[in-house]
Amino acid sequence: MTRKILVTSALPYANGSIHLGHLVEYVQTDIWVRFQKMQGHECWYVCADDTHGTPIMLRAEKEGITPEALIERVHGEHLRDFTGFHVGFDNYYSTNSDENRQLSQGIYRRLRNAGLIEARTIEQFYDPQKDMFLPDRFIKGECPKCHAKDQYGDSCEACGASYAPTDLIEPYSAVSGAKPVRRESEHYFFKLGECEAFLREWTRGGHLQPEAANKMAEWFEAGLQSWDISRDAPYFGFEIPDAPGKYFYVWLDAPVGYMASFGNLCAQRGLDFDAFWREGSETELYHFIGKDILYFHALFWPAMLQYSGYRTPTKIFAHGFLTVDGQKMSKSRGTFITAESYLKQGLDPEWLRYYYAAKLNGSMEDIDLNLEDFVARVNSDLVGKYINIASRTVGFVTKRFGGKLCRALSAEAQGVIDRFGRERPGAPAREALIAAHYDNREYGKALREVMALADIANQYVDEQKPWELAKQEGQEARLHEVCTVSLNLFRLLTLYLKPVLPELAEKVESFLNIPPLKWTDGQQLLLDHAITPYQHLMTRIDPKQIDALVAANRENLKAAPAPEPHSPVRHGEKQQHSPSPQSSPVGGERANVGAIAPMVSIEDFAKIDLRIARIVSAEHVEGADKLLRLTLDIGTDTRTVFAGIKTAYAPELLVGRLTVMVANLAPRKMRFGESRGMVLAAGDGGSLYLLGPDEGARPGMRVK
RNA sequence: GGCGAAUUAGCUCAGUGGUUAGAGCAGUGGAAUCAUAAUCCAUUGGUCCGGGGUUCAAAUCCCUGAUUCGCCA
Repeated sequence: MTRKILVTSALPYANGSIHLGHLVEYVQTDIWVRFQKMQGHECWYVCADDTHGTPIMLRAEKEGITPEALIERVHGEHLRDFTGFHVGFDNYYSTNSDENRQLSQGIYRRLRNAGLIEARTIEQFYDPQKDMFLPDRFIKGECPKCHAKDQYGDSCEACGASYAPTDLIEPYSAVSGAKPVRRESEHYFFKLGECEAFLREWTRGGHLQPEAANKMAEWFEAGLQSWDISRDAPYFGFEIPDAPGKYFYVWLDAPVGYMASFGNLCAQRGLDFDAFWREGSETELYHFIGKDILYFHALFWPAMLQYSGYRTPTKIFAHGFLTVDGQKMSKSRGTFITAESYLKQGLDPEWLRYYYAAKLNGSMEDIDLNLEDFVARVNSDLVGKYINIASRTVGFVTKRFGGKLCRALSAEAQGVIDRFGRERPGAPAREALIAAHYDNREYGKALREVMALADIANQYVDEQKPWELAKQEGQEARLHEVCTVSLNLFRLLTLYLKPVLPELAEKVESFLNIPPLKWTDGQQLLLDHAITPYQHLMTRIDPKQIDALVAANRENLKAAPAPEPHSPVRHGEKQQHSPSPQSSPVGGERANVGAIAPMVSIEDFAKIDLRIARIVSAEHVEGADKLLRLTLDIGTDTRTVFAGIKTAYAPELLVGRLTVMVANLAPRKMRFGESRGMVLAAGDGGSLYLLGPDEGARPGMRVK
């Protein structure tokens, strides 16, 4: 039976580049979609740029262009990157579209008519200089708990405390630097609590992975609060009907963008939109998302759909985050790798697709891109095992048999092919297993099976020794048959790998001179058929290419003009239960860097006396988790300073090195003694890097 | 602080009560020479994070501790 399936990936925010973390999701989805299409199902894959919100508005303003111009440019960049990685959207649209406006406003009206919208006056910080309300992430100040300076309005990166922006000491606007004032405003809320009975049932209805359903249970326990869906002008987005000056919060219209993108596709292709979206639709709807946005997709989104008379998703597929070499992607380590730089360095996108697929499963677990393993695995599996099967036999076919395969096979040779993927005594046939694994998003297991088959194919060639047959008189027919079998096995492997390696499969199809492979083609053999001359199908990864890629992305940091003033975290606005910036797999790069502090004059800066210091001694402090006791020589003076760098540096590695210290910082009494100054280190809340001068600097020199 | 997840070979990972814990890669020894894209055969390698318990039987279940990572407050 032909299924009708609509698939989406999460909409990337139009404020930032696509990087390897994003690609996990798009590659995962694309593989699934390609597999379903190969099965002969009607399957549509839509996505769009998520374009609204304060960060977009402010960034456009900073660049001196309109938000529309910004999102158009980014849309082009995003689509270019996805296409480069063979992500085959049927439509890649924008949330800033007429379709989306109409759908969003329509859904809102229906929710309002159902009594699920309430208006309430809330008090928020307002930037009197910019004349705008400030999202939490755009307010900074001193942490009320640990008194760290310049913390965001939602949580402290130094001590981890979370609080309301109104709790900040001496708050200031990250946009203008002005002191924000409190101001009242009427906001519109979606009464999520009234949907609880439906949501409890829905989340237990098999629409979520078990881990995700457990997470939901936790959130239910915490209680469902009304969801603030409005923002005040100025805001780049859609106006709320009958509410002048009020706009939909970007997360309201973002998922509606799935519908809008599909609606736009329907117009292009003459598809029936309602057949896919009306209540009770028999078609299937799947959303691939990162685990960070589960809340939006498993609570808000089904509730919005249910109470506005649309169908709800069949399943939500959440995946984990990407780490590189076991750690969060990091600009300083060069592991924050953009899609663009990967392609520009000339790396093959299918290497990455294969590696991701080899690591992916149906769960929410994080996956690790281990760069050394990446090289070893791709080279061994794809080039050494798979491609090798074609290259080691095709020469005989072209040289000895005019590029033609046998007319027919002996029963024995036929049996080799039958046992390959389709029959296995006492065990499920591998072809069916592979298909089931793809369907369950167990790509790692699928590829394990495929590689077991590649091993079998290489063993077959080894046993048959075509190079010996080629030297023997009267063995032409056997040689021809062995090569025909080998190339048929290669063709089957290509079929099984095609969802992961679409471009390579295309090259093989052209080499074998056959129409595009469908899953059912596994039932047929390729006989009495002329193939085209063989060309390189895939090269090995040279580890130097990886080194260059990492170096290039590390250099990007230095070359980057000004640091991003606005967090590229999804929408940069704190929403209840939304992820902390550090945990976001998408756009997490500079999440901890934050906005630039307000301007200071040169006079202000000159008040800080920075000196080169030599670390004379460094030792652990008994009873302190993070502190080291440093003795610093600053030429004229010796200071004892307690520095919170224990997690990053072993004391013995510090002794003797030069660094920079604040020499005129007011002394501070601590439990362990008095600290007279501080050393300077760069950090993002996680890792930590002590500053050091270039060669030639001596203790006591002033830094300015 | 509360809740949850993870921890298995040098690396990446399978393995949810049942022979002596597995695979791929890496390593080692051999074979082969079709593959400027290398394979094939054999083989080394494990305190299944530590400790305790349940059971005829535990990587697997329970308790406890450590580390890492999330979510929440």
